[in-house]
Amino acid sequence: MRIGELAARAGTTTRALRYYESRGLLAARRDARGYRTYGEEDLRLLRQIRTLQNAGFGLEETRPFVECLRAGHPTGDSCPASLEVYREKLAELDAHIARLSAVRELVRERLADADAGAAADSAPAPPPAPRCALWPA
Amino acid sequence: MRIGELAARAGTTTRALRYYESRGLLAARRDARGYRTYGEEDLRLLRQIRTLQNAGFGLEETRPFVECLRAGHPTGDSCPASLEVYREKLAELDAHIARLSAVRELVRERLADADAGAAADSAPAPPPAPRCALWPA
DNA sequence: CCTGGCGTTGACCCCGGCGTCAAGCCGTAC
DNA sequence: GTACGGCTTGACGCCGGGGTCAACGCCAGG
Repeated sequence: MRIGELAARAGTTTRALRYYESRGLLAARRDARGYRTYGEEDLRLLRQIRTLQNAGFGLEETRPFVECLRAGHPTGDSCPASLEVYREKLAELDAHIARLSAVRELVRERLADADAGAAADSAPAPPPAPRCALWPA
Repeated sequence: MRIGELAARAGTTTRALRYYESRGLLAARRDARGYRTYGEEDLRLLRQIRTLQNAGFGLEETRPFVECLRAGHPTGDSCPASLEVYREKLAELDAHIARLSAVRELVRERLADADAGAAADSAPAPPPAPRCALWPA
């Protein structure tokens, strides 16, 4: 299988594959003409990469999963290093979600205040005004 | 007040201020030497920008708030355009949070599966294996 | 023979929000 | 004088994950 076919079967592009190779993920063999050649196993590795990428993992974070598969394990997350990435990602997601949720709540409050102020037109004074650290103005 | 002082008082850098000016936010007057000169009002505008930036708004999204303040309104979000940005941001945050939460749940499941598989060593078969669209592998 | 389709490498472009020089001007303190 | 700190403009770097040329090689079909 050559690069175009692999890319098509994984739903990605040849450019991405060459990029992965340049980063040291997904090495390719070469045929007599210098063309990259891949096997079915490479499709598995590539699918693992794409799956994690779609889930928001960075390329470097997919490396343990790919190496795990190359080591012959049934799934990319059968190895301790992959599970460690999971744990880090989980913490990262929690922090990220918490932060976004806090912002979301603030925006929602500001919107609600504005709507209330527009309704009760004569008393548009901002009632409690609990400007927190994230929202000092 | 010159650029260095304003930057210090707003907790940012001169580089950022020049950048904002190049983007058409926060214009500055010039003194005889060509130095940028700012007033207290500019500090308010700048604080509004920084607050929104800290909350994850893009620079362009802060523009309605800044213009609202410059128009003499008591707060940056006293104008319809600002409220519209709030609404868009709210939807954006909801979508973003939902996506992150879905990923978080998947990662958590995979971790739990791995831990369970490590505990019950003789039966490490992935029980239900509900590989969803986001997580095909 | 020529065209078309695949492959190759190398190099620059994109996005946002600045950081980090470089070279030069201005005023002040020593 | 000269050294220093603050200001000016301009230009390039960075981060990730590739997109999009350019210029070329290789092979098959009509």
